[in-house]
Amino acid sequence: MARPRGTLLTRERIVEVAGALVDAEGLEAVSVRRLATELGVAGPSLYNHFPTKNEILDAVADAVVAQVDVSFFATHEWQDALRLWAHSYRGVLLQHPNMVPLFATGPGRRPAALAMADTVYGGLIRAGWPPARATHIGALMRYLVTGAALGSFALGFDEDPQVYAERYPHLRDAHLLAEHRRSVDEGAFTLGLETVVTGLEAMKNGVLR
Amino acid sequence: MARPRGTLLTRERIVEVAGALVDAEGLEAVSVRRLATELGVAGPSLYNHFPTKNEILDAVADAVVAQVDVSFFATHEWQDALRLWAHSYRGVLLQHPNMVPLFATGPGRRPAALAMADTVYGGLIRAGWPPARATHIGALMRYLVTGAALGSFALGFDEDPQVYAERYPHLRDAHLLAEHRRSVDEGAFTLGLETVVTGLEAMKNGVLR
DNA sequence: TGCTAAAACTAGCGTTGTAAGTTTTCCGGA
DNA sequence: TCCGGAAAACTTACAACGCTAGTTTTAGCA
Repeated sequence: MARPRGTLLTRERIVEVAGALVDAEGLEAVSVRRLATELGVAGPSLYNHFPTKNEILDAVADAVVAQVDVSFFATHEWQDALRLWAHSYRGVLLQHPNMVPLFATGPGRRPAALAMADTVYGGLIRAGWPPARATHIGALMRYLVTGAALGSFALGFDEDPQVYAERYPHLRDAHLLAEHRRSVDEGAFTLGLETVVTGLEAMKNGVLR
Repeated sequence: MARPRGTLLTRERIVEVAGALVDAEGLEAVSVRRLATELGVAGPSLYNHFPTKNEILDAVADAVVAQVDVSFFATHEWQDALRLWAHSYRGVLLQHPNMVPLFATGPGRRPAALAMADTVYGGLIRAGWPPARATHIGALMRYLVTGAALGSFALGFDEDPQVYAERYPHLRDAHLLAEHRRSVDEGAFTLGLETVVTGLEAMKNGVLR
């Protein structure tokens, strides 16, 4: 085949199929040839649309971040906006556990991540936070959410808790059981979110510092 | 060469050289052959000591985590212990920015990470925290530190801030300048650490919830 | 002293990301 | 309306990758 009648590939379609493949079979299942096959196309054709495989995966990560709901900053007080945004953010990341390593780099080159940061920053400024603090708060929330998603207790454990029980005396309790780990993640995240927002509220009212 | 007189390789030496290579040239510079060359040895010899390349990198990450100082839980009140530990933890991660993606998975299979979690948990229990809460606090601190290291504002940005200034109106301020990004990271992390510890203190004294 | 396991080797397999060059189709301008 | 160049697919191919298999020599233990 030379150039086909209709266009077979678009950046959107590539990103969509790549994302589905990551979700279904994990990051290491995505090779250029495999992805191309999935798209009904020969390997190197993808390079007509993306300069490199990494940029495809960056685009996949960015498309996921784009699903995060930041509308709350237009409709709610900053405290609730932060809470709702953080939960939306975390929820989106949790839906794509296989993509976790893709978020392990700063937001620098991902448009949607930057657009999100921009919106959050704007909302905080409108709420009366000084610019420096607003930046800190935005970054801090990002740390919390991505840290919670990336360092999830629920991921990367051996099946058999017996192994750990013997070696780590204090961890011997029920907290390592698989079904409890999700609730640990949930509890730790909520604990962090609430203490942070409450602390910020106190700070804004001049109670702290 | 068949089996040499003295042992050429040990797990320790492999991990040490691999770590140095990651620090010096980044993760993608580490191939089995390259690492072996660095060790004065032919490629597949490494497989006499590690079953897989990934396990080598896991060991590298674990060796780094092992440098974190958790001694504070034996000598300080839990509040200060948390603070000092968190700063030590973050400091260690910041010394190895190229390893960031290695920490993008849970602590599950890394002995040093689990040992650290165990110590922290034990310290919190001794301080009177209920088991469930102690687990949450330990996980939360880990989120904060790894999130701050992984999602660092200082990493992964284009050199030229001009690019961003045009596209993201609210971010147009000085906060994107390279030299400021480090201080953003620092400020955001400290903000998070202090609000969390303060919030926990209030919670423990029954002021909250 | 002799046997087994360890630790290095060499050779090579299948796959990877990507470069190069080719062919055909589409589209905008003379 | 025709034509030329860009676009989008193709095929071929390369160097490097992780890892396996099988071999050889040494070291340590019975």
